[in-house]
Amino acid sequence: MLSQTAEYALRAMVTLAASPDEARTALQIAREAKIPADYLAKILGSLGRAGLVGAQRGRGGGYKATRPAEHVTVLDVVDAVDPLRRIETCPLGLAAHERKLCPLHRKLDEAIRSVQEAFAATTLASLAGESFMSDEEKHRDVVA
Amino acid sequence: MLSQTAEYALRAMVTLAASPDEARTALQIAREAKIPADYLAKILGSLGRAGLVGAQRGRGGGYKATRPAEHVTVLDVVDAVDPLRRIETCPLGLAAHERKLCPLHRKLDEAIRSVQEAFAATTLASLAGESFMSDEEKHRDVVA
DNA sequence: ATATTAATGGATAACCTTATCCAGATATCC
DNA sequence: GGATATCTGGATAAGGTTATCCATTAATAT
Repeated sequence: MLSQTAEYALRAMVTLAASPDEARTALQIAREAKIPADYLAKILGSLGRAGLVGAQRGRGGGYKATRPAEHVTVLDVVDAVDPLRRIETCPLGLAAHERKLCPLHRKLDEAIRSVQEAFAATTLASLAGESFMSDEEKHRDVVA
Repeated sequence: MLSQTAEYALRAMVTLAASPDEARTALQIAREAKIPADYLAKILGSLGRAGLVGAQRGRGGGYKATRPAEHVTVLDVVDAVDPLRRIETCPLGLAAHERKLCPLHRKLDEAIRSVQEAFAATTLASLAGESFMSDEEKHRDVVA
């Protein structure tokens, strides 16, 4: 239901949320979150343009979250890379339904809205409990 | 959020639900629901294989819904062409999370589940109030 | 039977998402 | 300043979804 890109972006942001103070390189993030490194570079670009991450070049550089994880929602991340689009006008382009969607599209839009609301209510901080990777796994993976 | 194919399939089923007794040809459906005719043919194939529509060839033939609209849900239609996939196992393939998803994927799966439930609770009959096309529009379009 | 109507299935093309590669820009360390 | 580390952006390719076209099959009417 979510694009691969959005899934990657969320994993990257969760990874960054785990170390708010030290920068992580794209390669580190790629390894920890199992994201194709070169593709991640593009995604980090989008997250940067959206103001969710800041980048620092050169030795010791990398990416850091710009806001505390309590103030970034899943929706923020998703919208940065692959916006959820509500159904605002009739997909059939019918003049009669410009103001009021037909029942089908009203229902579909409701579903999108409820997802949007759920995502807006979920901060990255609330996902930090146990990340998607335990510490041992992290270590094993970085070493390998 | 929904694929174009699923959107088309829903429009086609809503169209068929409006005339449970007479068969409609693929071309009629395509015109009424503004679906590319040749692509619709494929979609109707999927809907047929899923048992949602029956086809009759030859003169006077066409497609009919096999079940009354009260007993077909939006989820049935979506699943027939483009199944909503729950997140059942860790997308990162981590052994530690085979049983219990990490918070991120638990949240994402919840969102999918709630959509699934909303779709399962919506019958095509409940969408019939005013279809996506008024009668005048239907006529105008078929004539054109 | 023949002509006509309409679904079915296969081949192909256009387009978008995902992925890879690499040259350039920019920062740090010595 | 030179070497190294790292992000940035462009070009390109692989893959999936969407769309089109056409030949074949099956049913009906006359």
